[in-house]
Amino acid sequence: MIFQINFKSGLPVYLQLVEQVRTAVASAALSPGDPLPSIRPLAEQLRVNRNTVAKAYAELESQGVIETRAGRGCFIRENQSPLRKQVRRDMLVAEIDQAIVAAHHLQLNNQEFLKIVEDRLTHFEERQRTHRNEKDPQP
Amino acid sequence: MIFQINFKSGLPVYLQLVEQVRTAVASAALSPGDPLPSIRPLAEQLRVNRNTVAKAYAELESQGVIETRAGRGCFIRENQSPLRKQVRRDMLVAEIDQAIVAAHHLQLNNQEFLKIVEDRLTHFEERQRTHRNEKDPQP
Amino acid sequence: MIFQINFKSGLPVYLQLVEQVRTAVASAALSPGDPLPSIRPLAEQLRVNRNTVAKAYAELESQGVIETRAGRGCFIRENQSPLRKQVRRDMLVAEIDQAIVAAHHLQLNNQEFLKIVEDRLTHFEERQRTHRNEKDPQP
Amino acid sequence: MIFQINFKSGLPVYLQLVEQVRTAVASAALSPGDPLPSIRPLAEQLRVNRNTVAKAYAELESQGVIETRAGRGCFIRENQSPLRKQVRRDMLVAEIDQAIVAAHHLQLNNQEFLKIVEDRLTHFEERQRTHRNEKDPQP
DNA sequence: GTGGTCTAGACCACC
DNA sequence: GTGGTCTAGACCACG
Repeated sequence: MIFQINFKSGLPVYLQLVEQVRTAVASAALSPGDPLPSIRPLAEQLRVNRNTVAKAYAELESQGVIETRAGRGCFIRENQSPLRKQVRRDMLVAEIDQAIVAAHHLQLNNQEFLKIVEDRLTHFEERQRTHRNEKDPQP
Repeated sequence: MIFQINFKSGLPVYLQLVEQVRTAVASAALSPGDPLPSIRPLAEQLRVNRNTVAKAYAELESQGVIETRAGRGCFIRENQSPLRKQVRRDMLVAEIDQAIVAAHHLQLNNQEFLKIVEDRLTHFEERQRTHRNEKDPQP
Repeated sequence: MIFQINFKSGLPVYLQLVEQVRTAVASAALSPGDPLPSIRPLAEQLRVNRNTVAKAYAELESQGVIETRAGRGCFIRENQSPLRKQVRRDMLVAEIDQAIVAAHHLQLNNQEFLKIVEDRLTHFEERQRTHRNEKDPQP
Repeated sequence: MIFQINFKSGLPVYLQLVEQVRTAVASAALSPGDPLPSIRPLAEQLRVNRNTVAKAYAELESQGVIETRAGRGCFIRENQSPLRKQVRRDMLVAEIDQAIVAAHHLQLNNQEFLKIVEDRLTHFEERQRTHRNEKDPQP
């Protein structure tokens, strides 16, 4: 697992880490049960403080993405959102609205927007297939 | 001009505003000479402090994107070249990917995702029609 | 609002704070919209580090108990758990089981246990009434 | 002897064990001379490391609550006076209050709360009957 | 070795 | 003034 921090983006380092782990899970690069890198070595590698990585992991735990067992490490959890469906739907609407507004600012019309959405969904499906094959190769 | 603030993104509100104006200019959604919304109403609409909007506009002015004419408002400056379509498309991909990742963690499948995207596109179209009619009513 | 930290209990200071705010909300000593003490003065008063109080407030925010608005302060939120009912029920079962096991260790039988539960429910109802009357006195 | 570990309470596992044994002794649920469960099976049952259970027992021995006889196991020591009923009742109140506070935040009302309490009491009764029958089967 | 807590102090963003 | 982020370093708990 490779992480990449952009110190100039203005986005807090720990949130960049959170986002990258979430993306890795969504694209099956990390699957339930997989261990995350230990806090100390990762902090050294990224040249950030140990606490910054710990904060990212704590945030991921509170989001239910990972599970940490003291003295053993952090692991990807089964994806089982405990939220009510309507709440989950509302959260997704917020994300989608943001993308739609960006599309308007970028002068891309609905048809072009939908095309890109479909492309990206296909792209993620492809990545999921690839990662799953890597882990569980069919001879 | 539609603005959308994400209070939980970790990115400062004023930078989100700056980013959105720059994006709109970069894609010719806003053209040289176009006025920006005045500070007070925009601040009210976005539920942020007036100083925050003022700070965004000051930043945009220092970046040479807009110019403020005392007592008259803020306007897009000349010499802002719009980006090529491919570049704009790439900027949108980041936003869309974020929504797709969120959908995965919220356990909403591709079909549900596309359904919500279509719903929201329709919703925004409706909203735009309403706004246009308010400004330019058809008797 | 008065907080009391027990430095010898072994329970982390920040969790003691979290628990006390949660209890204050449950007994209506703090109601939706009420502000929490600011981080710095509270930290001084409790003789703990600013970050420790901040961590407690961050935990409360992630639990949905409070809402923090940068530059303005932290406020009690409307109680609207976004969790599915079954999940909420399961979480309560865990708490209740712990109390039942404690009762067994203390050699108190089911009848005595139920009696205490009813007493405490009445006690909380009474406290809620008292706090609500203090805030919204009926002449 | 029933033990219950709460992995999210913030309190170290071994101290939770110590507390539960002390409580059981204090209320005469365990009497002088009674054996404690052996370390290995208990560790397996609670899903914790053997060292953790061993540490709890070592702590209990240093507190004079139990004594370990090499090769034979751990036993409750003499001179452990059980607490008065009122004292035991007060100890339970803290646990119950915590469950009541949780119920409030989980938006489960008093009626639902009592229903779950009764369900769980029945559940534990059933479990105890089963355990007794396993040890002392009625032909 | 692992993660968790706490302190102390610096700097930033927002109102 | 408010809260948020990050660093640096100490100590503890757990396996």
